[in-house]
Amino acid sequence: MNIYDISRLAGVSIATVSRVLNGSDKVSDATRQKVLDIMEQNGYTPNAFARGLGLNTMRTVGILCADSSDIYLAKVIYLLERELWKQGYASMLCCTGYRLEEKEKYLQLLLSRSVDALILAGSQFIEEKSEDNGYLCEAAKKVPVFLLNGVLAGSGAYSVVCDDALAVKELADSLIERGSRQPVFLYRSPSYSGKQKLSGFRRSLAEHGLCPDGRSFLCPAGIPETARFLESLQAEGLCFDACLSSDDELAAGAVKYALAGGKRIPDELQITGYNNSLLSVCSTPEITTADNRVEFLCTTAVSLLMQVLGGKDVPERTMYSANLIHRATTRPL
Amino acid sequence: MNIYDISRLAGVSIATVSRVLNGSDKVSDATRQKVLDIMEQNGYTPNAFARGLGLNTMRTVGILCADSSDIYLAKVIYLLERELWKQGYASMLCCTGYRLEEKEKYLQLLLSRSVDALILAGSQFIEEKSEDNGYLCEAAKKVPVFLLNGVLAGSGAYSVVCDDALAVKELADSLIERGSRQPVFLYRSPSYSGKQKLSGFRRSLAEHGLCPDGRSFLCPAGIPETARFLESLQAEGLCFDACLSSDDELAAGAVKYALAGGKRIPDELQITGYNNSLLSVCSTPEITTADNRVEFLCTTAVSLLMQVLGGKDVPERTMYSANLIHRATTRPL
DNA sequence: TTGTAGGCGTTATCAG
DNA sequence: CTGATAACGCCTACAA
Repeated sequence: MNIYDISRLAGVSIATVSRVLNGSDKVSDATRQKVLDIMEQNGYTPNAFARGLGLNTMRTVGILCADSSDIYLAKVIYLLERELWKQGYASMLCCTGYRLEEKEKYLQLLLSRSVDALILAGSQFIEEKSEDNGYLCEAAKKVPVFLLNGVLAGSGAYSVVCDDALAVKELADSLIERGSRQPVFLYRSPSYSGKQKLSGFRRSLAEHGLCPDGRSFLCPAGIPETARFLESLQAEGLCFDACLSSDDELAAGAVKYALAGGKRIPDELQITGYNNSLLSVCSTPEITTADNRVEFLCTTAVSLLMQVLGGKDVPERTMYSANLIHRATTRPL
Repeated sequence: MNIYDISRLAGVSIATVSRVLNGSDKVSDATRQKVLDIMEQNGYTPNAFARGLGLNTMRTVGILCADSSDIYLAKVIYLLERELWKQGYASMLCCTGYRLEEKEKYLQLLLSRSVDALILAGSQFIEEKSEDNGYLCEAAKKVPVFLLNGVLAGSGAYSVVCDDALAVKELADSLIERGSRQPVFLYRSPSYSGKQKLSGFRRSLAEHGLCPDGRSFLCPAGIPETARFLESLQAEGLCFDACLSSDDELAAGAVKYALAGGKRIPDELQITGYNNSLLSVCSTPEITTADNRVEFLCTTAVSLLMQVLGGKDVPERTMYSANLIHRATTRPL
């Protein structure tokens, strides 16, 4: 069943059918109704490929993320999809993993399918070496590219980021205010946001006259892994009275470590997480964390995206602040 | 840049270019190389819409789920996407929410885009009233439809399900063996899998000579909500020495409830979750749960899907058993 | 091995 | 307001 069939049945030309299909006002009501009826009766659905071919768009945006099962990214993806759907766009999901080669392949696939835009969720997409980011710049020349929680200056891509550096600095500040003198910082990867958080940590320590060197660690993912990692740190003789973490999962691991070792939280060990995810309230005691406003992130990104697609000029960088949430793993003031 | 440009530059016909594109062996090596070079030099990418129009497929499958930020569904979606990608298929993600109307709309969208297949993740897609499932049957006539953790007999859709009823029965059995005489069962929704689990609970109690009536409850989602719900149950005078839950989040709420009320786990209250998600090991004590083998679920579903697309005949129903994982919220035998 | 030509189902531009 | 007709870019018999 195609537009020709409908036109024949309705006794009009395909042009008229197409007009009805696209809500043109240059069709008499009688004709419109007749065509509509025929379509209804025959359960006609326009062919999206043909339409895509003519219009060169299928109203689809590609969402890339390293791992959509990550509790934080999962939320991002959910919110993005819902927001895009509201705007009449479908979402192509791509879980690239962490290897550059795979990321490029996925991006290529999406481009070859003529998606209307690309959203890269999570800071795993910014590589260390700037030449490795070339493919992103190339992509940005073809379609709008949005980086969520990542910045790539001069790439032509738009970024929406939470001020992670500031949030971690404030978290560290507050721990120090609450009596910590030997905080450590655990982070999961040296990604853009990982490095931002690290810099916030170092800045806070420096401002308080504490030496930040040798107090930040790349930590393997996973709750038990994190607990073990802290045990090994302790075994090596490192002293720490607070553990800042780049995400709630690491913080949950720190809680496990304290509970297993009989360390009282928050008296002997203060802990902070990041993201305000389910994990932060699943732990007992509940974890002090930073809410990086994932909902705001997603609605803003999609709103900006729609503006860009509408030909409007929007800022290449948008940054917003997080919201600290004090719970039971930090001392009261 | 299209196939005509390439053909002109290479001094061949578009048919030859197309053959090269599709890896036909009816092209001389010299010609092939020449064409390939031209493509390379010009960064040519075939237009997916045009190809889709001719072939009537874009190698895309639609993944529907109610809420991809759910920790369990997020994993399902991740695994499905990776598996589909391996097979050369892209994934269109749709988060439908829980309203029937929205589910239908999404499914319609996917169908109108001529996806090659549909995967419905989670048992939220089977409605109570069978007439409400009509749209699924209709869809199943057009493309292969896969139900993950849901069964719709006579729909023409394929289902892959974990034997949740059995798993919960075994969980209940083991709690009773471990001394529980007054277990309760908390579940989140009366969906297909919710009802399966409930039946497993009731069967276990009945087999052990315990009356299952008035011991199962629909519980609001969320950790603190669950904790409050159990408090209200207690306040109403209900006695219980074990709490089985239809997912780990509810179980985490039960742990909170016990911890807050000073009830010793597992001596005074045994708890079991479901899904073996991160939440089950984030809690302290760690939660006894059932691993419903999400990885197996997804690889099996995609493997079956590929067979169906390849024209093979596969069983309409596939069921597999879960794996019980005893942790610290249940007593040792 | 290569080329020609028709078809896939729309949209859009002109005439009328 | 309506109708021909030419794109859109690729695939694939069928011919050579």
